[in-house]
Amino acid sequence: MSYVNEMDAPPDNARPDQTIFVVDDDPAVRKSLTRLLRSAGYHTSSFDSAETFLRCWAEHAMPGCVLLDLSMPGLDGLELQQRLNASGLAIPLIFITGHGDIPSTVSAMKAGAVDFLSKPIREEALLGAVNEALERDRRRRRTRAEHKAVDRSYQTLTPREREVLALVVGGLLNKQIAAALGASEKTVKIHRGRVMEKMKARSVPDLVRAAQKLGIGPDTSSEGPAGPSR
Amino acid sequence: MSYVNEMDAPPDNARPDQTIFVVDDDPAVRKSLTRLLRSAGYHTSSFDSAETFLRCWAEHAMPGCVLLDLSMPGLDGLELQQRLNASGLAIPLIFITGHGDIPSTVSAMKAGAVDFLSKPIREEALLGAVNEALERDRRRRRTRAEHKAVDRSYQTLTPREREVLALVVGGLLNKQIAAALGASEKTVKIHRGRVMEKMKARSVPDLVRAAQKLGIGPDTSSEGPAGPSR
DNA sequence: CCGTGCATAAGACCAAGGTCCTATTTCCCA
DNA sequence: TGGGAAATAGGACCTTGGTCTTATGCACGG
Repeated sequence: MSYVNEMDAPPDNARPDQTIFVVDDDPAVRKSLTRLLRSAGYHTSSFDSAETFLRCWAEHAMPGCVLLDLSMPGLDGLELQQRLNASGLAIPLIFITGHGDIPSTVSAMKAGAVDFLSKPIREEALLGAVNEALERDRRRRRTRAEHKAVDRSYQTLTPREREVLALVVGGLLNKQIAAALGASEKTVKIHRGRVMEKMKARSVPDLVRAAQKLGIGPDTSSEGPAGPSR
Repeated sequence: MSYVNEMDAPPDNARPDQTIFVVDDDPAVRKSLTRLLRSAGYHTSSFDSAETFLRCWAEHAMPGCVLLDLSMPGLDGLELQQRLNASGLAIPLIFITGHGDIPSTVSAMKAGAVDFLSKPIREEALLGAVNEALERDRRRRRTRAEHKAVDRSYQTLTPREREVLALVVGGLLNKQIAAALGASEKTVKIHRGRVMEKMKARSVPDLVRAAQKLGIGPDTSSEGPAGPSR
């Protein structure tokens, strides 16, 4: 409670496998940002242009976040952001600018930037933004990994099994599923068993949650206002 | 395809039950905004201060969105936003400013503002922002109504029924639930039946989705890496 | 032409879910 | 102190779910 870590606090933030990418055309700025971040315990990597960064980073999509100068010759900060968003790749961005304007700020924030800092930059504001950006990246990677795992399982399902999956998570009984698909209940049970196995679901609730990650909800066409029997 | 509504396009946007609240201390600004919005078919209501707006609106939390001057005597735009966010009430905000700065912009956008427009205001930018704000409000109200309905049902559950609910959506069998609660399977079945009835769930998947809206997921403590039995 | 994967399905069985009815105990409120 | 909600539970009974085994038809690819 009464002890305070003055500076060189090493732990907590600054996970070993995350990198702060500094993208700025001014070598002096890169140097001072890098020094500040390193002394706070972060691993950094700098680039003198958005193009260079994009080329190097896009191959591996390394974990971390980007400190990005708004205005640079060539690809500028906002354009880089657009490209990243369009390409499906994603990494949290923190904008830095000497003389930014409000429309740019709004555009950057709407497009998901973590923060937008004007020079001169307050050290604590920068470190706070970096912390949040790294946290966002961790969360995004975690949920994305979960989704991918589920999707890989889903890809192993046959077309029929996918139909059965959709109807099971829609809450239909085996006999109703059989009727809907024009098959016998026995067949449905077999498909259902394989769905559970392939989706690695140990229970129907498990399966429902997996399906939700794939965007498979209750069949919207069967959501009539009058409840279908019991 | 070849016809274009020139102006007075009445429909589509401008739903009858949504109001644009104009909050600005300058009567001339209120008047010109109101005129513009009315001619675009929106229903408007104006206030000369954030306090007045807050008092009038908070009672009914009427649907719509707010056009808000950033700097006003008394409660300013950002402070109003903080209060709204803190109070749980919520309505989409569009900031308008004559001479805003970047920190204010960032703060407003981080806190969820729809847009942040600088004067002179382009008509199409304003109408675009209003449209998005109204759309957000509709979505928010819809999902919130769903959550509330589920929560009302949940409130009618007895403590024991809530425990059973949590374990059912966790995927446990009745006998496992019985063991976990130190009760007999018969008892669990009765609670379970009442849970389904009270939660208006017609199937286990229904119940799982309802529980998710309440933040009840699979029991995190039973998520060991080694799969429990089968 | 044969193997493989997919969809189909019957018989046999057992486990699990769900519903009635009945009944007891506890605890709180009027 | 009587009534009612909550939790408990047994018996009886039926419906579903799930698995195993066996078997058929079809289509694609080597």
